[in-house]
Amino acid sequence: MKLTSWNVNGIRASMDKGLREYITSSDADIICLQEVKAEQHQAPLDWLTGYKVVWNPAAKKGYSGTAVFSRLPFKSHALGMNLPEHDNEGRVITLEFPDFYLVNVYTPNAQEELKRLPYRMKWDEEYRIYLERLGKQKPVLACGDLNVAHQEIDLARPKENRRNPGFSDEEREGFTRLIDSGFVDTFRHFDPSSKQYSWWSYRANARANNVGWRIDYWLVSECVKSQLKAARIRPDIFGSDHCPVELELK
DNA sequence: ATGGCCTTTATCAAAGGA
Repeated sequence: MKLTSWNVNGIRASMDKGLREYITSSDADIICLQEVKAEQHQAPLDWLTGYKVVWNPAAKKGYSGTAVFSRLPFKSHALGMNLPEHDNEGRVITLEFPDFYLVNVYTPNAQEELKRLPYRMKWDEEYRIYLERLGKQKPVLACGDLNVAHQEIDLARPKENRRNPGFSDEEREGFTRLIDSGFVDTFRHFDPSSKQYSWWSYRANARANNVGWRIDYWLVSECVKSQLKAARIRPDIFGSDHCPVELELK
């Protein structure tokens, strides 16, 4: 089984910059997108054949939003976490399959001056509890833009970004608590030491210089570890300021 | 502290991103 996750930074813009080509050639069974910045009817998907589409738009037009495409049949889906405070921005999609849950998330950014960090920390805790609950019922495969680089190895300039959104101590600790709740950072499982990034600023030629951050992840329940086949980051794929991250299971 | 760049909205400037 092949799965992929990509923050597309506006699906309408990414469509002709590499998204369509990547999806049609990826042979992925499940495709999870974040920051689609559109409602489903605004995104022409006639080229996408064989996949069921689940869409969770934000209430605010052109902002945030997630989507999942699956060619594997699933039993049901849910939008959000069933928490009114956290469900206005189209950030979570859950699909229930016979043998596992799939969760796609776009974690809120802490914003300049960390002005949204208090909200972000509430979100992190609710999301952790949400995954933990699902994990008690079935194995969980959880992907998305978690908007945090976990360790110093996960970004090119750790010292300079110490108090910046995405690398504050609080956000990093939030990620650690999520992992400690019984999840595996699959990329690090296979590759404990390499520096690979999934996001680069559009500014200052950051991508060409590989000055990036690893903020997009596939996390899986501990019990899935033995079924992991590969976890890849695809910096060779363009179309967004993020690149896709892939997971392959036996 | 600021700017660097890109997508989107409702413009022809501002917000948001991380």
